[in-house]
Amino acid sequence: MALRNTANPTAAELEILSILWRRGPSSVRDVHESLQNNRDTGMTTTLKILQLMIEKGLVTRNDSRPQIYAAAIPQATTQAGLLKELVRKAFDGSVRKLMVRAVEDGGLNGDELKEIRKLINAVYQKERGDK
Amino acid sequence: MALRNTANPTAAELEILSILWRRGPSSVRDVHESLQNNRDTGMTTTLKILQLMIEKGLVTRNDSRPQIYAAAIPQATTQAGLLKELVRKAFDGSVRKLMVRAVEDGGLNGDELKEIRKLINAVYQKERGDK
DNA sequence: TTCAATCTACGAAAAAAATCGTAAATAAAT
DNA sequence: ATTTATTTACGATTTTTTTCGTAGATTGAA
Repeated sequence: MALRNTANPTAAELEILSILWRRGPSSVRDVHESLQNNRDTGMTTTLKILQLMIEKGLVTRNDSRPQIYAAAIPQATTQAGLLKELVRKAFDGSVRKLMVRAVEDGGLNGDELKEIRKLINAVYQKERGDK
Repeated sequence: MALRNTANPTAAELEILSILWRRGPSSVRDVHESLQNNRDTGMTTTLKILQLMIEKGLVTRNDSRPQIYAAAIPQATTQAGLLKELVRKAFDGSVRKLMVRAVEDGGLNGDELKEIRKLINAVYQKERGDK
């Protein structure tokens, strides 16, 4: 059985996961072709990484369709893990500091700022309610 | 002369930069001792990474005090670069998506939420003014 | 069924990053 | 000035990640 994996995916693994999240379950060929937008590697490279990802429990293969690979971990979970790692390593463990940097340097437009403000208000209300 | 460096620092380099940002200019010994809170490596390892960082232009040595190393790039710049990379690789290039995840999973308390909302309002006003 | 095309397994090489050991250079102490 | 301790240079090794080549398996067409 695959080990539980607490470590975040590597760069190449993340790139493949992103494709699987966007496309849904896909063949090696499809994943590989999407990858070629960014890089220029052989098909066996893509396959090899997928095989390693199976061992790590990052992707699965359906027994009835063995040539189709699917992401085994949710995008939101992975995003949260990567975010947490970045906060720890580059923002002194403070999500607040990261948010400040993102707001100041992120180039968000007015609508986006309003959307986030709305979300903050919602979380804030929930926070007050829980207390 | 050191090449301009567009790539983000590696994990070990970032850890050393964080120490230098926090402590200010420091000796190898000091950096190394701070590092031992997290890892258990030899002193020459720390030195070697610092030497590589000099070549990359990430740290500098003062000629009059050659044994003192200082960060050569600002923390804010590095944070912005790492944030941008994460957004590109894990959030479909959308800062907004990253912010949403951070607000929802970040475990921010009420005061922090208020602070960020305030910051958003300020940026929003500025945005409207510039338009 | 047979042959051609495609897909898969897997060892190994290449590349990137981190670690260390030894010896030379420098600084400090006596 | 000599000796001792500390710092530095740097090649080499180890570890992690990425890449590839080849051979075997599977699928699909004729």
